Amino acid sequence: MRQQINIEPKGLHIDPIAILEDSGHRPTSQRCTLARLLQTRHEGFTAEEVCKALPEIGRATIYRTIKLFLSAGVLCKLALPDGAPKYALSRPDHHHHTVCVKCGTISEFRDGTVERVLRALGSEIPGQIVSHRMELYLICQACLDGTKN
Amino acid sequence: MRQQINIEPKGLHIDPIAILEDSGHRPTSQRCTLARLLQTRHEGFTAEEVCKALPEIGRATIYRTIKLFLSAGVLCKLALPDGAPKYALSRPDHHHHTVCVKCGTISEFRDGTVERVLRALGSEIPGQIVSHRMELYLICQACLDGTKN
DNA sequence: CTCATTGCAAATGGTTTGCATTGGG
DNA sequence: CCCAATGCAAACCATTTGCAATGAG
Repeated sequence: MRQQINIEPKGLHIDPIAILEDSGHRPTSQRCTLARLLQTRHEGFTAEEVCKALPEIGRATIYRTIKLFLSAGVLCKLALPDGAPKYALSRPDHHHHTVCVKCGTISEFRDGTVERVLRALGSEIPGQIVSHRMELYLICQACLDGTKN
Repeated sequence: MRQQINIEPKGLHIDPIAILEDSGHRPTSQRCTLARLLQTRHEGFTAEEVCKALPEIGRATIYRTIKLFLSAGVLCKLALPDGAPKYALSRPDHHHHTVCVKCGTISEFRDGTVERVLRALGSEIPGQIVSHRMELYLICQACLDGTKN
């Protein structure tokens, strides 16, 4: 558990709107509303969940804004075991995600060992590695403890 | 916490139809045709590609058969960087995949170090790890060499 | 005034489903 | 015969797009 990030370190905090403005986009009310929601949702969310949570914003806008945040690096896109897309706030440092297959909660971890291994693999595998995807699926402690539902 | 590692005493070759019959399904001509195709396609394929390659078989049957093979463990499902699903023949030993982002070719690799790291992570992360997903995206040697298109 | 942004509704693309038909055991 | 398996087309569902309306600078 030592490397698991459960609290939000102030220094790592991301301001989605500031980043948006930096890349030449307007901080519209819809985008701000969405950004505010993102920051409360450490457990991640699907596009559909956002649509339900913010019915006053059009579907198209929500999808467009998620894309915008993705390309700005504010969000990262990850995949459930069945491949369904889910989104979570990005941290500035590189990390990977764990997804609870029972309650869906997303956490993140970073481990230098993983990074080292990935780098080492780069020299063993022909071709030029451009990126990777890695997600751990687990049953989280809360679900194991039965402290949820 | 436990990684699922198949230790298969037999060779590396899988017989999709035999496995199918073992699980109580019929070796129909469509399924055999599909299975034959799979075994020539080490670079993986999308459902749509199979439909094009086998126009004489109905879409529904192809999708149903892929699902069948997935649940029988004959195929594994992996994801392109954008999350689009792609399928590849399963090997009995545990492995991971590389996907060329240029030509789409899928290869596999197996690295004890990766497995060790994953196991080690299991003890550091709260909760019970049930599975994981890991794909390396790269530009394959052939594409780097310009020997393709 | 202009142009980025939005909302709606229609279009899309991949996958699934209902149902009548087929065919192997 | 029987029932699993198939094919077709319609349904489905998440996501995208066309376009006219809006609104911030």
